[in-house]
Amino acid sequence: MESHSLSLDLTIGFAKQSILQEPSPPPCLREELKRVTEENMKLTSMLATMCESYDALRAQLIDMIGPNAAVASSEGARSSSPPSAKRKSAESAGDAANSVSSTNSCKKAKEEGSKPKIWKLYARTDPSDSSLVVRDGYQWRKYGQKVTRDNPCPRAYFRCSFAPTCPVKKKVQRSADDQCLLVATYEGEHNHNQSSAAEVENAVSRKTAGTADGFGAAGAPKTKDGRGEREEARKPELRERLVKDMASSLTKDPNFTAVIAAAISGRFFGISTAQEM
DNA sequence: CGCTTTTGACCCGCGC
DNA sequence: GCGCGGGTCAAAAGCG
Repeated sequence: MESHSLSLDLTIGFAKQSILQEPSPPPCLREELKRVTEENMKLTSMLATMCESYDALRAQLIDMIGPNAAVASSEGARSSSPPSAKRKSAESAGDAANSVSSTNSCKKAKEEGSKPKIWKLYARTDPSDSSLVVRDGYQWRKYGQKVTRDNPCPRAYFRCSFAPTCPVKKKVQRSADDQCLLVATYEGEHNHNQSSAAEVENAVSRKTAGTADGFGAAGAPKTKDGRGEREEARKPELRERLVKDMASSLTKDPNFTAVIAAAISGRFFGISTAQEM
């Protein structure tokens, strides 16, 4: 959401810029230009309002569920909560869309403190895309796949391959209810820095090129100890370029623009939509 | 050649 | 104790 708003904002900015750079448009276009500019201004302020609301809601959510819960993913993250319920029923990906479920057993929950953090991340994907890949900025190595009883879709098991000693694991499975929804369950904490911005950039460009795994384990450059080669590359210009890349890749996505348009029109113009955000 | 993915086998915990 | 099911291992295959 955050990045969606950001990219749309940027797009509006770029649009403004390109329109304003037109060399003295004919009078008939001036009115339209003025109208479009006003519309852009309006949209920008709407977005600012939406961002504020989002931040407020997010802060509330974090207050409610605690700092352990991760609210991430550019593709529509939801949340997690402290462990509850029995392991096998809680594991059901069927309740994923309703969020707030945990994977750990009661027993394990009691031992919490020494146990690794567990959280879930939900990502929307193209239903035709059969790969169980959730782009999260880390490098993962798949070590198993299993069809579980409560879900016909296979569950994939990944280890963090970014650093050899990293204890983090993740399980990825499609929701039984919504095949478009990937449920990634993370276990543990990374004992290294996240992939560098450069690698994120690689991921973005690879995604644009149509690669299935944006953070494919085979793709990123590595040093002997398995860390990213360009981990230090966090320069402002790189970030700026990264933001531009992300913005362009997002705005090229017709689904994204449709969702944003629906959201804006639904909220600000009273058009009711059944759009899921 | 080295690394990743695939996949069947095995291990282990849990419920009955 | 037994069976079931989830999680992991490891050999083979695939890929760049």
